[in-house]
Amino acid sequence: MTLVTATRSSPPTLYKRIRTDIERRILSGKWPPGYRIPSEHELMKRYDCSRMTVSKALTELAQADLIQRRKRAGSFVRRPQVLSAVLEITDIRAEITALGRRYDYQLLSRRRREANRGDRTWLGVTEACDVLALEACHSADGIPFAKESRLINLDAVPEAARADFSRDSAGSWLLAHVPWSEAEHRIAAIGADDKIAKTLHTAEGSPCLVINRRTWRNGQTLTAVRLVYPGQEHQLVARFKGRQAA
Amino acid sequence: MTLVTATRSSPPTLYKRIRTDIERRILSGKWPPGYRIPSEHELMKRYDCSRMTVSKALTELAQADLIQRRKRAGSFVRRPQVLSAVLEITDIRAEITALGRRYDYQLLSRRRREANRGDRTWLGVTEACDVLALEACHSADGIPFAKESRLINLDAVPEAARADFSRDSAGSWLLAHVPWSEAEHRIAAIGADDKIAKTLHTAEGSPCLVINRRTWRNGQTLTAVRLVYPGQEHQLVARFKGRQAA
DNA sequence: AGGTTTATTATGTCTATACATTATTTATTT
DNA sequence: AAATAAATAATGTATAGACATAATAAACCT
Repeated sequence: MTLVTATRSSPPTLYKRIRTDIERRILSGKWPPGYRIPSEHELMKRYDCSRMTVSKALTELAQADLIQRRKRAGSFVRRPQVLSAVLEITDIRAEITALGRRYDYQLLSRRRREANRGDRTWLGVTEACDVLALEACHSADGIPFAKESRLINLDAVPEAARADFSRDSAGSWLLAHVPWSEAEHRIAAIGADDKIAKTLHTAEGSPCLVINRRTWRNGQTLTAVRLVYPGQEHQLVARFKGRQAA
Repeated sequence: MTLVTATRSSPPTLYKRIRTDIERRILSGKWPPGYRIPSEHELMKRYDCSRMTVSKALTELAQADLIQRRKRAGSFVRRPQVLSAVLEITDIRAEITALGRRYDYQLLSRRRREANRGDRTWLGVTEACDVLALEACHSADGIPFAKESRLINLDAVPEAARADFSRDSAGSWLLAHVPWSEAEHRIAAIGADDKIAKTLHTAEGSPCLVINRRTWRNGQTLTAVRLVYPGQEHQLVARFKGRQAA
Protein backbone atom coordinates (compact mmCIF):
# COMPACT_ATOMS: atom_id res chain seq x y z
CA MET A 1 0.00 0.00 0.00
CA THR A 2 1.39 3.32 -1.04
CA LEU A 3 0.83 6.59 0.75
CA VAL A 4 1.45 8.79 -2.26
CA THR A 5 -1.82 10.43 -3.21
CA ALA A 6 -2.52 10.00 -6.91
CA THR A 7 -3.18 13.22 -8.78
CA ARG A 8 -6.21 13.36 -11.01
CA SER A 9 -5.28 12.27 -14.54
CA SER A 10 -1.83 11.41 -13.30
CA PRO A 11 0.23 9.03 -15.44
CA PRO A 12 -0.07 5.44 -14.35
CA THR A 13 3.58 5.04 -13.51
CA LEU A 14 5.60 6.81 -10.90
CA TYR A 15 8.55 7.92 -12.99
CA LYS A 16 6.22 9.46 -15.55
CA ARG A 17 4.43 11.33 -12.81
CA ILE A 18 7.69 12.72 -11.52
CA ARG A 19 8.67 13.71 -15.04
CA THR A 20 5.44 15.53 -15.85
CA ASP A 21 5.38 17.17 -12.43
CA ILE A 22 8.76 18.75 -13.07
CA GLU A 23 7.94 19.45 -16.71
CA ARG A 24 4.87 21.40 -15.72
CA ARG A 25 6.79 23.51 -13.27
CA ILE A 26 9.39 24.36 -15.90
CA LEU A 27 6.97 25.14 -18.73
CA SER A 28 4.77 27.25 -16.47
CA GLY A 29 7.78 29.34 -15.53
CA LYS A 30 7.57 28.48 -11.82
CA TRP A 31 11.05 27.00 -12.14
CA PRO A 32 12.79 29.50 -14.44
CA PRO A 33 15.93 28.90 -16.52
CA GLY A 34 18.93 28.40 -14.28
CA TYR A 35 16.82 27.18 -11.36
CA ARG A 36 18.34 24.27 -9.55
CA ILE A 37 15.83 21.47 -9.32
CA PRO A 38 15.86 19.17 -6.27
CA SER A 39 18.60 16.57 -6.25
CA GLU A 40 17.85 12.91 -6.80
CA HIS A 41 18.09 12.28 -3.06
CA GLU A 42 15.59 15.03 -2.26
CA LEU A 43 13.21 13.74 -4.91
CA MET A 44 13.41 10.15 -3.71
CA LYS A 45 12.42 11.34 -0.25
CA ARG A 46 9.64 13.53 -1.62
CA TYR A 47 8.16 10.74 -3.73
CA ASP A 48 9.18 7.96 -1.36
CA CYS A 49 10.81 5.88 -4.06
CA SER A 50 14.21 4.59 -5.12
CA ARG A 51 16.91 6.62 -6.80
CA MET A 52 16.66 4.68 -10.08
CA THR A 53 13.08 5.87 -10.47
CA VAL A 54 13.77 9.58 -10.12
CA SER A 55 16.90 9.11 -12.20
CA LYS A 56 14.82 7.72 -15.05
CA ALA A 57 12.55 10.76 -14.93
CA LEU A 58 15.45 13.20 -14.86
CA THR A 59 17.29 11.38 -17.63
CA GLU A 60 14.30 11.76 -19.94
CA LEU A 61 14.01 15.45 -19.10
CA ALA A 62 17.69 15.85 -19.91
CA GLN A 63 17.23 14.02 -23.21
CA ALA A 64 14.42 16.46 -24.04
CA ASP A 65 16.83 19.31 -23.24
CA LEU A 66 14.57 20.73 -20.58
CA ILE A 67 17.22 20.35 -17.91
CA GLN A 68 20.97 20.07 -17.80
CA ARG A 69 22.65 17.72 -15.36
CA ARG A 70 26.05 18.42 -13.86
CA LYS A 71 27.91 16.13 -11.53
CA ARG A 72 28.43 17.37 -8.03
CA ALA A 73 26.45 20.52 -8.89
CA GLY A 74 22.95 19.22 -9.59
CA SER A 75 20.32 19.57 -12.31
CA PHE A 76 19.34 22.94 -13.73
CA VAL A 77 16.53 24.25 -15.89
CA ARG A 78 17.88 25.13 -19.32
CA ARG A 79 17.15 28.40 -21.00
CA PRO A 80 14.78 28.34 -23.99
CA GLN A 81 16.45 26.66 -26.92
CA VAL A 82 17.36 28.02 -30.31
CA LEU A 83 14.26 28.70 -32.28
CA SER A 84 14.02 25.46 -34.16
CA ALA A 85 11.04 23.94 -35.82
CA VAL A 86 10.16 20.44 -36.84
CA LEU A 87 9.32 20.52 -40.48
CA GLU A 88 7.23 17.56 -41.53
CA ILE A 89 8.08 16.92 -45.12
CA THR A 90 5.45 14.37 -45.88
CA ASP A 91 5.14 12.22 -48.91
CA ILE A 92 3.45 14.29 -51.62
CA ARG A 93 0.76 11.69 -52.23
CA ALA A 94 -0.13 11.69 -48.53
CA GLU A 95 -0.11 15.47 -48.49
CA ILE A 96 -2.56 15.75 -51.37
CA THR A 97 -4.92 13.00 -50.31
CA ALA A 98 -4.95 14.46 -46.79
CA LEU A 99 -6.43 17.60 -48.36
CA GLY A 100 -9.19 15.47 -49.83
CA ARG A 101 -7.97 15.97 -53.37
CA ARG A 102 -7.29 13.42 -56.07
CA TYR A 103 -3.65 12.50 -56.52
CA ASP A 104 -2.09 11.87 -59.91
CA TYR A 105 1.47 11.02 -60.73
CA GLN A 106 3.09 11.17 -64.10
CA LEU A 107 6.58 9.98 -64.99
CA LEU A 108 8.01 12.37 -67.54
CA SER A 109 11.38 10.74 -68.20
CA ARG A 110 13.62 8.01 -66.94
CA ARG A 111 17.24 7.61 -67.97
CA ARG A 112 20.07 5.49 -66.78
CA ARG A 113 23.55 6.82 -67.33
CA GLU A 114 27.03 7.08 -65.95
CA ALA A 115 27.07 10.10 -63.64
CA ASN A 116 28.27 13.18 -65.46
CA ARG A 117 29.95 16.13 -63.83
CA GLY A 118 26.68 17.86 -62.89
CA ASP A 119 25.22 14.66 -61.47
CA ARG A 120 28.23 14.12 -59.28
CA THR A 121 28.13 17.67 -57.99
CA TRP A 122 24.45 17.41 -57.20
CA LEU A 123 24.87 14.07 -55.44
CA GLY A 124 28.02 15.22 -53.74
CA VAL A 125 30.09 12.24 -54.84
CA THR A 126 33.55 12.26 -56.35
CA GLU A 127 33.96 8.77 -57.83
CA ALA A 128 32.32 7.54 -60.99
CA CYS A 129 28.99 5.81 -60.50
CA ASP A 130 25.82 4.87 -62.32
CA VAL A 131 22.73 6.95 -61.75
CA LEU A 132 19.07 6.80 -62.58
CA ALA A 133 17.70 10.20 -63.55
CA LEU A 134 13.95 10.72 -63.21
CA GLU A 135 11.61 13.58 -63.99
CA ALA A 136 8.03 13.45 -62.81
CA CYS A 137 5.01 15.59 -62.03
CA HIS A 138 2.62 15.31 -59.10
CA SER A 139 -0.90 16.67 -59.55
CA ALA A 140 -3.88 17.40 -57.31
CA ASP A 141 -7.30 17.20 -58.99
CA GLY A 142 -5.49 17.30 -62.30
CA ILE A 143 -3.72 20.57 -61.50
CA PRO A 144 0.09 20.42 -61.40
CA PHE A 145 1.21 20.46 -57.80
CA ALA A 146 4.94 19.84 -57.90
CA LYS A 147 7.66 18.96 -60.39
CA GLU A 148 10.18 16.39 -59.26
CA SER A 149 13.72 15.88 -60.57
CA ARG A 150 15.63 13.05 -59.02
CA LEU A 151 18.93 11.24 -59.19
CA ILE A 152 19.33 7.82 -57.63
CA ASN A 153 22.83 6.51 -56.97
CA LEU A 154 22.67 2.99 -58.42
CA ASP A 155 25.92 2.01 -56.76
CA ALA A 156 24.21 2.55 -53.43
CA VAL A 157 20.73 1.37 -54.39
CA PRO A 158 21.14 -1.20 -57.21
CA GLU A 159 17.59 -2.52 -56.72
CA ALA A 160 16.26 0.78 -58.01
CA ALA A 161 17.36 -0.12 -61.53
CA ARG A 162 14.68 -2.80 -61.69
CA ALA A 163 11.94 -0.81 -59.95
CA ASP A 164 9.02 0.48 -61.96
CA PHE A 165 8.54 4.18 -61.34
CA SER A 166 5.81 4.72 -63.93
CA ARG A 167 2.98 4.16 -61.48
CA ASP A 168 4.40 4.89 -58.05
CA SER A 169 6.76 7.75 -57.30
CA ALA A 170 10.39 7.05 -56.54
CA GLY A 171 9.93 8.85 -53.24
CA SER A 172 7.50 6.33 -51.82
CA TRP A 173 9.46 3.40 -53.25
CA LEU A 174 12.66 4.59 -51.64
CA LEU A 175 10.96 5.41 -48.37
CA ALA A 176 9.58 1.90 -48.17
CA HIS A 177 12.64 -0.01 -49.36
CA VAL A 178 15.74 1.88 -48.39
CA PRO A 179 16.71 2.84 -44.86
CA TRP A 180 18.61 6.11 -44.58
CA SER A 181 20.60 7.63 -41.82
CA GLU A 182 20.99 11.25 -42.79
CA ALA A 183 19.13 13.79 -44.84
CA GLU A 184 19.66 17.40 -45.80
CA HIS A 185 17.06 19.87 -47.00
CA ARG A 186 17.70 23.16 -48.72
CA ILE A 187 14.72 25.39 -49.22
CA ALA A 188 14.80 28.39 -51.50
CA ALA A 189 12.71 30.53 -53.81
CA ILE A 190 13.40 30.69 -57.55
CA GLY A 191 11.76 32.06 -60.65
CA ALA A 192 10.25 29.47 -62.97
CA ASP A 193 12.35 28.74 -66.05
CA ASP A 194 10.69 27.68 -69.29
CA LYS A 195 10.63 23.97 -68.48
CA ILE A 196 9.17 24.48 -65.01
CA ALA A 197 6.62 26.96 -66.32
CA LYS A 198 5.51 24.46 -68.92
CA THR A 199 5.18 21.55 -66.50
CA LEU A 200 3.48 23.51 -63.73
CA HIS A 201 1.32 25.64 -66.07
CA THR A 202 2.65 28.87 -64.65
CA ALA A 203 4.21 31.94 -66.17
CA GLU A 204 7.92 32.04 -66.79
CA GLY A 205 9.63 33.91 -63.95
CA SER A 206 6.79 33.30 -61.50
CA PRO A 207 8.02 32.58 -57.96
CA CYS A 208 8.40 28.93 -57.02
CA LEU A 209 9.30 27.20 -53.77
CA VAL A 210 12.13 24.71 -54.16
CA ILE A 211 13.09 21.90 -51.84
CA ASN A 212 16.40 20.18 -52.49
CA ARG A 213 16.87 17.03 -50.50
CA ARG A 214 19.83 14.70 -50.33
CA THR A 215 19.76 11.46 -48.44
CA TRP A 216 22.63 9.34 -47.14
CA ARG A 217 23.22 6.01 -45.54
CA ASN A 218 26.46 5.64 -43.66
CA GLY A 219 28.09 8.44 -45.59
CA GLN A 220 27.06 7.15 -49.01
CA THR A 221 24.70 9.36 -50.99
CA LEU A 222 21.54 7.49 -51.90
CA THR A 223 19.50 10.04 -53.77
CA ALA A 224 19.13 13.73 -54.52
CA VAL A 225 15.75 15.20 -55.32
CA ARG A 226 14.50 18.63 -56.24
CA LEU A 227 10.84 19.47 -55.80
CA VAL A 228 9.47 22.66 -57.34
CA TYR A 229 6.12 24.02 -56.17
CA PRO A 230 4.22 26.98 -57.55
CA GLY A 231 4.98 29.58 -54.89
CA GLN A 232 1.64 31.13 -54.18
CA GLU A 233 -0.03 27.75 -54.15
CA HIS A 234 2.12 25.94 -51.67
CA GLN A 235 3.22 26.56 -48.13
CA LEU A 236 5.44 24.51 -45.91
CA VAL A 237 4.02 24.46 -42.43
CA ALA A 238 5.99 23.71 -39.34
CA ARG A 239 4.27 23.75 -36.01
CA PHE A 240 6.33 23.57 -32.89
CA LYS A 241 4.76 22.72 -29.58
CA GLY A 242 6.68 23.41 -26.44
CA ARG A 243 10.18 22.02 -26.54
CA GLN A 244 9.94 18.27 -26.44
CA ALA A 245 7.97 15.19 -27.34
CA ALA A 246 4.84 14.78 -25.28
CA MET B 1 37.58 -8.32 -15.27
CA THR B 2 35.33 -8.46 -18.26
CA LEU B 3 35.71 -10.86 -21.15
CA VAL B 4 33.84 -8.71 -23.63
CA THR B 5 36.33 -7.46 -26.19
CA ALA B 6 36.08 -3.72 -26.59
CA THR B 7 35.57 -2.55 -30.15
CA ARG B 8 37.83 0.17 -31.40
CA SER B 9 36.18 3.56 -30.88
CA SER B 10 33.44 1.85 -28.94
CA PRO B 11 31.46 3.98 -26.51
CA PRO B 12 32.82 3.84 -22.98
CA THR B 13 29.68 2.42 -21.44
CA LEU B 14 28.06 -0.91 -22.08
CA TYR B 15 24.49 0.18 -22.72
CA LYS B 16 25.69 2.71 -25.26
CA ARG B 17 27.68 0.05 -27.01
CA ILE B 18 24.65 -2.20 -27.21
CA ARG B 19 22.58 0.68 -28.51
CA THR B 20 25.01 1.69 -31.25
CA ASP B 21 25.63 -1.95 -32.17
CA ILE B 22 21.93 -2.43 -32.88
CA GLU B 23 21.61 1.00 -34.44
CA ARG B 24 24.36 0.21 -36.91
CA ARG B 25 22.73 -3.03 -37.93
CA ILE B 26 19.42 -1.29 -38.53
CA LEU B 27 20.81 1.69 -40.43
CA SER B 28 23.03 -0.53 -42.56
CA GLY B 29 20.00 -2.53 -43.60
CA LYS B 30 21.32 -5.79 -42.14
CA TRP B 31 18.27 -5.83 -39.89
CA PRO B 32 15.50 -4.61 -42.22
CA PRO B 33 12.13 -3.13 -41.19
CA GLY B 34 10.01 -5.76 -39.52
CA TYR B 35 13.02 -7.79 -38.37
CA ARG B 36 12.69 -9.12 -34.87
CA ILE B 37 15.71 -8.14 -32.86
CA PRO B 38 16.98 -10.46 -30.13
CA SER B 39 14.98 -10.43 -26.93
CA GLU B 40 16.33 -8.84 -23.77
CA HIS B 41 17.23 -12.27 -22.41
CA GLU B 42 19.17 -13.19 -25.55
CA LEU B 43 20.98 -9.87 -25.46
CA MET B 44 21.90 -10.17 -21.78
CA LYS B 45 23.47 -13.53 -22.54
CA ARG B 46 25.25 -12.19 -25.61
CA TYR B 47 26.68 -9.18 -23.76
CA ASP B 48 26.95 -10.97 -20.41
CA CYS B 49 25.15 -8.25 -18.51
CA SER B 50 21.98 -7.62 -16.59
CA ARG B 51 18.56 -7.08 -18.06
CA MET B 52 18.36 -3.45 -16.92
CA THR B 53 21.35 -2.65 -19.09
CA VAL B 54 19.99 -4.05 -22.34
CA SER B 55 16.61 -2.61 -21.44
CA LYS B 56 18.10 0.86 -21.21
CA ALA B 57 19.63 0.49 -24.66
CA LEU B 58 16.39 -0.79 -26.18
CA THR B 59 14.32 1.90 -24.48
CA GLU B 60 16.44 4.60 -26.07
CA LEU B 61 16.13 2.97 -29.47
CA ALA B 62 12.37 2.87 -29.00
CA GLN B 63 12.31 6.54 -28.00
CA ALA B 64 14.20 7.31 -31.19
CA ASP B 65 11.53 5.37 -33.08
CA LEU B 66 14.08 2.97 -34.54
CA ILE B 67 12.38 -0.04 -33.00
CA GLN B 68 8.96 -0.85 -31.72
CA ARG B 69 8.52 -2.94 -28.60
CA ARG B 70 5.55 -5.25 -28.10
CA LYS B 71 4.91 -7.31 -25.02
CA ARG B 72 5.10 -11.04 -25.46
CA ALA B 73 6.05 -10.51 -29.11
CA GLY B 74 9.45 -8.83 -28.90
CA SER B 75 11.12 -5.79 -30.42
CA PHE B 76 10.94 -5.06 -34.12
CA VAL B 77 12.74 -2.74 -36.50
CA ARG B 78 10.35 0.03 -37.55
CA ARG B 79 9.95 1.05 -41.13
CA PRO B 80 11.52 4.38 -42.04
CA GLN B 81 9.54 7.24 -40.57
CA VAL B 82 7.78 10.12 -42.17
CA LEU B 83 10.38 12.32 -43.67
CA SER B 84 10.55 15.06 -41.09
CA ALA B 85 13.37 17.47 -40.64
CA VAL B 86 14.45 19.75 -37.87
CA LEU B 87 14.63 23.22 -39.28
CA GLU B 88 16.86 25.46 -37.24
CA ILE B 89 15.46 28.92 -37.60
CA THR B 90 18.23 30.83 -35.97
CA ASP B 91 18.31 34.43 -34.98
CA ILE B 92 19.21 36.44 -38.06
CA ARG B 93 22.06 38.23 -36.32
CA ALA B 94 23.57 34.89 -35.30
CA GLU B 95 23.10 33.55 -38.79
CA ILE B 96 24.93 36.44 -40.39
CA THR B 97 27.77 36.69 -37.90
CA ALA B 98 28.25 32.92 -38.13
CA LEU B 99 29.02 33.47 -41.82
CA GLY B 100 31.72 35.91 -40.80
CA ARG B 101 29.84 38.88 -42.18
CA ARG B 102 29.04 42.20 -40.55
CA TYR B 103 25.52 42.49 -39.24
CA ASP B 104 23.48 45.67 -39.44
CA TYR B 105 19.97 46.30 -38.31
CA GLN B 106 17.78 49.20 -39.26
CA LEU B 107 14.37 50.03 -37.83
CA LEU B 108 12.23 51.41 -40.64
CA SER B 109 9.05 52.19 -38.75
CA ARG B 110 7.41 51.69 -35.39
CA ARG B 111 3.74 52.38 -34.72
CA ARG B 112 1.46 51.67 -31.87
CA ARG B 113 -2.23 51.31 -32.68
CA GLU B 114 -5.39 49.51 -31.88
CA ALA B 115 -5.42 46.33 -33.95
CA ASN B 116 -7.30 46.79 -37.20
CA ARG B 117 -9.03 44.03 -39.11
CA GLY B 118 -5.90 42.96 -40.97
CA ASP B 119 -3.81 42.93 -37.81
CA ARG B 120 -6.32 40.72 -36.03
CA THR B 121 -6.43 38.30 -38.93
CA TRP B 122 -2.68 38.10 -39.08
CA LEU B 123 -2.35 37.58 -35.34
CA GLY B 124 -5.28 35.22 -35.30
CA VAL B 125 -7.13 37.03 -32.52
CA THR B 126 -10.78 38.04 -32.43
CA GLU B 127 -11.00 40.58 -29.62
CA ALA B 128 -9.79 44.14 -29.79
CA CYS B 129 -6.23 44.67 -28.59
CA ASP B 130 -3.32 47.07 -28.86
CA VAL B 131 -0.46 46.17 -31.14
CA LEU B 132 3.01 47.41 -31.91
CA ALA B 133 3.74 47.30 -35.63
CA LEU B 134 7.40 47.24 -36.65
CA GLU B 135 9.20 47.27 -39.98
CA ALA B 136 12.91 46.60 -40.10
CA CYS B 137 15.72 45.52 -42.35
CA HIS B 138 18.60 43.17 -41.56
CA SER B 139 21.79 43.54 -43.60
CA ALA B 140 24.98 41.56 -44.09
CA ASP B 141 28.05 43.60 -45.02
CA GLY B 142 25.72 46.44 -45.89
CA ILE B 143 23.71 44.34 -48.34
CA PRO B 144 20.02 43.87 -47.51
CA PHE B 145 19.53 40.36 -46.18
CA ALA B 146 15.95 40.22 -44.99
CA LYS B 147 13.00 42.52 -44.49
CA GLU B 148 11.05 42.05 -41.30
CA SER B 149 7.45 43.02 -40.63
CA ARG B 150 6.18 42.34 -37.16
CA LEU B 151 3.16 42.76 -34.96
CA ILE B 152 3.46 42.43 -31.20
CA ASN B 153 0.33 41.86 -29.16
CA LEU B 154 0.66 44.45 -26.39
CA ASP B 155 -2.13 42.87 -24.37
CA ALA B 156 0.05 39.77 -24.10
CA VAL B 157 3.44 41.50 -23.92
CA PRO B 158 2.87 44.96 -22.39
CA GLU B 159 6.58 45.37 -21.59
CA ALA B 160 7.29 45.56 -25.33
CA ALA B 161 5.71 49.04 -25.43
CA ARG B 162 8.63 50.42 -23.45
CA ALA B 163 11.36 48.45 -25.21
CA ASP B 164 13.71 50.21 -27.58
CA PHE B 165 13.83 48.40 -30.89
CA SER B 166 15.96 50.94 -32.74
CA ARG B 167 19.23 49.20 -31.90
CA ASP B 168 18.35 45.58 -31.24
CA SER B 169 15.81 43.62 -33.23
CA ALA B 170 12.49 42.74 -31.69
CA GLY B 171 13.27 39.09 -32.36
CA SER B 172 16.20 38.92 -29.98
CA TRP B 173 14.40 41.03 -27.39
CA LEU B 174 11.40 38.75 -27.39
CA LEU B 175 13.51 35.61 -27.37
CA ALA B 176 15.33 36.83 -24.29
CA HIS B 177 12.37 38.27 -22.39
CA VAL B 178 9.27 36.32 -23.29
CA PRO B 179 8.85 32.58 -22.83
CA TRP B 180 6.66 30.95 -25.45
CA SER B 181 5.02 27.58 -25.64
CA GLU B 182 4.05 27.20 -29.26
CA ALA B 183 5.17 28.47 -32.64
CA GLU B 184 4.02 28.04 -36.21
CA HIS B 185 6.03 28.63 -39.36
CA ARG B 186 4.69 29.01 -42.85
CA ILE B 187 7.22 29.07 -45.63
CA ALA B 188 6.37 30.13 -49.15
CA ALA B 189 7.76 31.81 -52.26
CA ILE B 190 6.41 35.14 -53.49
CA GLY B 191 7.33 37.74 -56.06
CA ALA B 192 8.71 40.97 -54.65
CA ASP B 193 6.21 43.86 -54.59
CA ASP B 194 7.42 47.43 -54.95
CA LYS B 195 8.08 47.96 -51.24
CA ILE B 196 10.04 44.74 -50.86
CA ALA B 197 12.00 45.40 -54.04
CA LYS B 198 12.96 48.83 -52.73
CA THR B 199 14.04 47.61 -49.32
CA LEU B 200 15.93 44.56 -50.53
CA HIS B 201 17.38 46.25 -53.65
CA THR B 202 15.92 43.65 -55.97
CA ALA B 203 13.74 43.84 -59.04
CA GLU B 204 9.99 43.93 -58.68
CA GLY B 205 8.58 40.45 -59.19
CA SER B 206 11.85 38.71 -58.35
CA PRO B 207 11.35 35.52 -56.31
CA CYS B 208 11.61 35.84 -52.54
CA LEU B 209 11.50 33.33 -49.73
CA VAL B 210 8.99 34.21 -47.05
CA ILE B 211 8.81 32.89 -43.51
CA ASN B 212 5.69 33.70 -41.53
CA ARG B 213 5.97 32.90 -37.87
CA ARG B 214 3.40 33.18 -35.13
CA THR B 215 4.20 32.55 -31.50
CA TRP B 216 1.88 31.74 -28.62
CA ARG B 217 1.98 31.34 -24.89
CA ASN B 218 -0.81 29.33 -23.36
CA GLY B 219 -3.08 29.93 -26.31
CA GLN B 220 -2.50 33.70 -26.41
CA THR B 221 -0.82 35.06 -29.52
CA LEU B 222 2.34 36.93 -28.64
CA THR B 223 3.70 38.04 -31.98
CA ALA B 224 3.48 37.49 -35.70
CA VAL B 225 6.46 38.12 -37.92
CA ARG B 226 7.09 37.95 -41.63
CA LEU B 227 10.62 37.68 -42.93
CA VAL B 228 11.28 38.19 -46.62
CA TYR B 229 14.60 37.04 -48.11
CA PRO B 230 15.84 37.53 -51.64
CA GLY B 231 15.23 34.07 -53.08
CA GLN B 232 18.42 33.26 -54.88
CA GLU B 233 20.47 34.63 -52.01
CA HIS B 234 19.04 32.69 -49.15
CA GLN B 235 18.51 29.04 -48.41
CA LEU B 236 16.98 27.44 -45.39
CA VAL B 237 19.00 24.41 -44.47
CA ALA B 238 17.68 21.55 -42.42
CA ARG B 239 20.02 18.72 -41.69
CA PHE B 240 18.65 15.63 -40.10
CA LYS B 241 21.08 13.24 -38.56
CA GLY B 242 19.90 9.74 -38.08
CA ARG B 243 16.60 9.72 -36.36
CA GLN B 244 17.47 10.51 -32.79
CA ALA B 245 19.65 12.56 -30.53
CA ALA B 246 23.26 11.43 -30.53
C1' DA C 1 -15.25 -28.05 -33.40
C1' DG C 2 -15.58 -24.21 -30.43
C1' DG C 3 -14.97 -21.74 -26.43
C1' DT C 4 -12.66 -21.12 -21.85
C1' DT C 5 -9.03 -21.37 -18.78
C1' DT C 6 -4.17 -21.69 -17.87
C1' DA C 7 0.60 -21.38 -18.82
C1' DT C 8 4.28 -18.99 -21.09
C1' DT C 9 7.00 -15.34 -22.98
C1' DA C 10 8.59 -10.82 -23.40
C1' DT C 11 8.38 -6.27 -22.11
C1' DG C 12 7.50 -2.47 -18.26
C1' DT C 13 8.31 -0.70 -13.84
C1' DC C 14 10.56 -0.62 -9.48
C1' DT C 15 13.80 -1.68 -5.47
C1' DA C 16 18.04 -1.71 -2.88
C1' DT C 17 22.60 -1.61 -3.45
C1' DA C 18 27.31 -0.97 -5.39
C1' DC C 19 30.98 1.29 -7.42
C1' DA C 20 32.60 4.93 -10.86
C1' DT C 21 33.13 9.70 -12.16
C1' DT C 22 33.46 14.55 -11.61
C1' DA C 23 33.89 18.81 -9.47
C1' DT C 24 34.07 21.15 -5.31
C1' DT C 25 35.19 22.08 -0.63
C1' DT C 26 37.91 21.30 3.34
C1' DA C 27 41.90 19.86 5.66
C1' DT C 28 46.75 19.13 5.67
C1' DT C 29 51.25 19.80 4.68
C1' DT C 30 55.19 22.29 2.92
C1' DA D 1 50.35 31.68 1.77
C1' DA D 2 50.53 28.22 -1.59
C1' DA D 3 50.41 23.67 -2.98
C1' DT D 4 48.73 19.23 -2.20
C1' DA D 5 45.77 15.71 -0.45
C1' DA D 6 41.49 13.99 1.40
C1' DA D 7 36.60 14.16 2.20
C1' DT D 8 32.15 15.07 0.04
C1' DA D 9 28.13 15.66 -2.88
C1' DA D 10 26.06 15.00 -6.84
C1' DT D 11 25.25 12.38 -11.10
C1' DG D 12 26.33 7.97 -14.16
C1' DT D 13 26.39 3.16 -14.85
C1' DA D 14 25.52 -1.41 -13.53
C1' DT D 15 23.67 -5.58 -10.86
C1' DA D 16 20.26 -9.11 -9.33
C1' DG D 17 16.11 -9.63 -8.28
C1' DA D 18 10.79 -8.75 -7.85
C1' DC D 19 6.23 -8.12 -9.40
C1' DA D 20 3.09 -6.19 -13.11
C1' DT D 21 1.15 -6.33 -17.67
C1' DA D 22 0.05 -7.75 -22.16
C1' DA D 23 -0.39 -10.93 -25.80
C1' DT D 24 -0.03 -15.25 -27.43
C1' DA D 25 -0.03 -20.35 -27.29
C1' DA D 26 -1.35 -24.60 -25.19
C1' DA D 27 -4.38 -27.34 -22.56
C1' DC D 28 -8.77 -28.32 -21.27
C1' DC D 29 -13.42 -28.98 -21.18
C1' DT D 30 -17.92 -29.01 -22.98
